[in-house]
Amino acid sequence: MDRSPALAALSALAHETRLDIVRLLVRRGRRGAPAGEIARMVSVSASRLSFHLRLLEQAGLVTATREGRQVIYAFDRARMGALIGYLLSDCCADDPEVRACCSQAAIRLPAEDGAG
Amino acid sequence: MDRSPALAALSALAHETRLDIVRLLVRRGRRGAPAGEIARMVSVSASRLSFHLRLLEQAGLVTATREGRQVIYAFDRARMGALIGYLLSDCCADDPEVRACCSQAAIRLPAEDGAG
DNA sequence: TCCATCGTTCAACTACTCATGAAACGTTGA
DNA sequence: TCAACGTTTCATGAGTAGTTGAACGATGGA
Repeated sequence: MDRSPALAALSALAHETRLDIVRLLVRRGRRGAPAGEIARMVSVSASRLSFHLRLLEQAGLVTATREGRQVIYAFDRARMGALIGYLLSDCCADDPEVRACCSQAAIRLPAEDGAG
Repeated sequence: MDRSPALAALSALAHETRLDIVRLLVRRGRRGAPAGEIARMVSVSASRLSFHLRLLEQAGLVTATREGRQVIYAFDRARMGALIGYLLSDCCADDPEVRACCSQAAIRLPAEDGAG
């Protein structure tokens, strides 16, 4: 990942509501969730949600697909992985101590995805 | 890492100048660098640098130590590792695809890295 | 004490982000 | 064509982040 998209992704994640959206969509897996349901789950107005989703989409962290009257949003795991990879390698120069602390905080590696 | 410090750290990183500062300090290792030198390296005024360093310090990403007339700033690797761990485990629910993409971007993701 | 150096803080300003509600848009089914 | 539904866009205003230059405080040497 380059510098500019990484900054956009970091900015997009640096907001409580958008972090909530990401957490929700991560748990929804590839099938994602429609905007209306996301709005109910994270308790924001439709227009607010649309604003935040657009930022996340511009940052490449979510994708949008229209299905009839609904717009389905899904989390882009590859993009998130690329961001973390950027932080680890490009930004932190593959520093082993960063990696060690990072894996201490996240040791488990679940075998199955569970998302359709 | 909790939610609130993670948001602070993400906000702190989501700025070009501050990302430059982090990259510089990562390469300086534990001995860090004095504010004046950082200002020269990233080409910002002293007051702006002070402002950005304060944000990074409040986010826990850098530490400050006075040495005579100079103030030495050093990057906190553990904090950065904790942030990435938060993103991977708490935010992305240890999603294996995120981890896979992350390690693709970062060449290697050692399961048990000696950390130095 | 005086002075130069180093870094921070302050005030003022600009620019951006965020939030709100109403209106507009696209899709669907009658 | 029309109404209902889900979502986005727009206008507006408040709050916050960022920049600049000058003033300020701390330190060390003469």
